[in-house]
Amino acid sequence: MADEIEPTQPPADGRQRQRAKAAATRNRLLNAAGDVVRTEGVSGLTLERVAETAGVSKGGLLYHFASKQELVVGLLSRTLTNADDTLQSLTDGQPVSHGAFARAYLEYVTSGQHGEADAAAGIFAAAALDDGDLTPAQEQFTQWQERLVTNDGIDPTVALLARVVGDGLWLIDLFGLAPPDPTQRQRLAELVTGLIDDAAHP
Amino acid sequence: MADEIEPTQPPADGRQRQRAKAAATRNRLLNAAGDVVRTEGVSGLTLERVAETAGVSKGGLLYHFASKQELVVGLLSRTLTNADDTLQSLTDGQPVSHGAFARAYLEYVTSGQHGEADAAAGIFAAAALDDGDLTPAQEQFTQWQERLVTNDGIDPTVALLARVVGDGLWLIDLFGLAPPDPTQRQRLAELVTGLIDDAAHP
DNA sequence: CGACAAAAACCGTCCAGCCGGTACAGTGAA
DNA sequence: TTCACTGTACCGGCTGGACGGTTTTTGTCG
Repeated sequence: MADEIEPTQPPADGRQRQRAKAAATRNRLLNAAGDVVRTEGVSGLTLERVAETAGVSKGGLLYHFASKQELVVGLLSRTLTNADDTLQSLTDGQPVSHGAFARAYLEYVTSGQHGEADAAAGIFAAAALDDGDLTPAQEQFTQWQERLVTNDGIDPTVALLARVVGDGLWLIDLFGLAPPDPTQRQRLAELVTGLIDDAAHP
Repeated sequence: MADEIEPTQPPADGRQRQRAKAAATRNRLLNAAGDVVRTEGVSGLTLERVAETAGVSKGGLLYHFASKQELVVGLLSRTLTNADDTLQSLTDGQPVSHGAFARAYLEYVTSGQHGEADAAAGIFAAAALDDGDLTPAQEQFTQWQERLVTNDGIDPTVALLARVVGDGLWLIDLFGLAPPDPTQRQRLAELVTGLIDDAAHP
């Protein structure tokens, strides 16, 4: 449940109250959709189930998201935005500027519990849906890719390596395909960060 | 269409005829299922569609696969078996024994068109299905993982790196998440194989 | 060789349930 | 009055699976 978002506090002022409450409900619906996918799988994602989980009527859900696809795209977009924010703050926290984004990218995934399950839920649901729309995800990944390869101050191939390793671990966790234990994971991260260091200080 | 399998030639002998023909139909059904997932997505995978594509009636399909899940698990299992075979022959073709499997693993994915789409179809369908059963895939990956880490004659961390890079590229291709161009891909492969070489000749 | 029963392989139809989406009347707060 | 919902009722399409035939193949027996 990494991306459950608290609504921005209602400003106790004017008609903004209403809007804030609406936004809160929207978020509750998105959270509920993510939970349902995680607990019951993509096939369990029905409008009724989501509405029930969010404590909202089905009519209320349809008021915010006119179709199931809108709901799923909303979930996907929010998840990606959160990931991008997290990535940004992780990047800002890096002591060395060269390869900072690559290091952040690795850190994001290898340190575990960083909402991969949420991304899974969004991407997965979107892809499996009748008219799946993955474009938000594709655009986000393209942006990350470009930032890594052309704008991170290190050798592009090493940057790409960091990305692919990150995505690979994410996939492995997602499907439970023999995920490596924390020790192996740690050593792998050290190996790659070592390469980043070499690429940063040639 | 990497895993379309011709049935073993009927031995023109005894009662084997029937069985061979049945096996051929089974394979046609599996091929059809893979095709349908590839062309119409997971949500397009219906029994009727598969039967139609295979040129078999729906009843005939149910004769071979008692449920939709059996069909999907069958597809997944066959795909994994094929991948394992390919991996084995790629391994046998390696000039250096140390790290041979790791190199084969990389080669399998980075050289493109090696049926990743098929694996995608199987795994993806299985995971998205109502009662998805990924255990065949999980077991296969566990086996590969163990072979890489404990039995390939190179540093386990480098072996793991090869695997994660392979799986990562596979994921990226699968969802179309900003796949790197062939040049970048090639350089990445060279980088990793270089590390394998170092790990093999210390 | 030829009939023949039995099994294997396959056909075609029907049905019950589910799910997305619509429609609409109502409610309480601001 | 508008906004943000609630609640219910309903429809139409789709889909998995059951089921009862039908054809094809094979081993067996005379």
